[in-house]
Amino acid sequence: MLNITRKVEYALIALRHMQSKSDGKVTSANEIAKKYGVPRQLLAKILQQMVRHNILEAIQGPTGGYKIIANLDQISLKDFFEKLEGPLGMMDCYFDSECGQITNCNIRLPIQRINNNMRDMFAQMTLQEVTQ
Amino acid sequence: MLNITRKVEYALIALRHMQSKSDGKVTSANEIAKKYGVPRQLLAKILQQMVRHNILEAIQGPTGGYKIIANLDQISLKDFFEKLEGPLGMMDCYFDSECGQITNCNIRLPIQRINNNMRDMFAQMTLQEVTQ
DNA sequence: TTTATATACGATAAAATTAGTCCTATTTAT
DNA sequence: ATAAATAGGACTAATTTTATCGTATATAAA
Repeated sequence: MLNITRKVEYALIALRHMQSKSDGKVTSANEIAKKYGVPRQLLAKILQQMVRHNILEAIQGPTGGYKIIANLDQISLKDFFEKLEGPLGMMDCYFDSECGQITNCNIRLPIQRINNNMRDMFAQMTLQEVTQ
Repeated sequence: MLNITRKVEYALIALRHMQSKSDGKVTSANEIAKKYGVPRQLLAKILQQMVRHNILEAIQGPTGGYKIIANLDQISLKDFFEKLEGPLGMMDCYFDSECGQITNCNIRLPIQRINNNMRDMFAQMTLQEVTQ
């Protein structure tokens, strides 16, 4: 319960690896996959997702790869998680109108409190401070 | 990602329901299951789990049921979650010695930072303040 | 201009976790 | 005795997470 997913793990591994390189240099999915023993295709998709969210830039062709273009200081962990995994701690009952018990439900507020605290906490941590 | 489980939800529903009763009175699993549309057998197991952890007391036989015996002020959300679901945000790599990449791993610290913050936060919230 | 090595991404499969059910035993008030 | 409750092991179903497959496209370099 409340575990970081592999997706996030692989994304962090990739970011840290890229951070350790000099500025212009790119890193291929293969390079990371090999070095850290991570599934290549899966990793590639995660990197592509980060490209779509303007965290990375991709250079195609052989000698291509990825590099960090975002300022990691300005990305909260909350945003990062949500870019990769969608809304944090979102309650099903907001969408799922099948919950016929909604009039009886006595825990919407409690769960909201828990989730709000969690979101606030991750909103205050930056990607930079975590990966540095 | 980072969602509260049904188990925890059902436990919170039960606690809130019991809190709204006068002190001596017990509540059966059935009563809660019906009122909130929750699976009875599953709920019963969760209640039994809370009995084992001295949060509830069980009274057997017909007219039996459960009541709160713990001081919810003194139970942190961290403890509560861990009683129900086991250790929070524990990294597999601590146990799973199959991770041959451990010498290369560059995210143990980052993940530890994230998990420590999360655990600290839940350690500071009490069951009482969430369910009140 | 061919080849090799990248990214891009939809579709699907496999694995793991979470959620729920079934069944039987035991307790106890009526 | 009976009925209504807790107790709990074994199992099944559903969902989510993780990983793979297959194909298209880009491009540097021989």
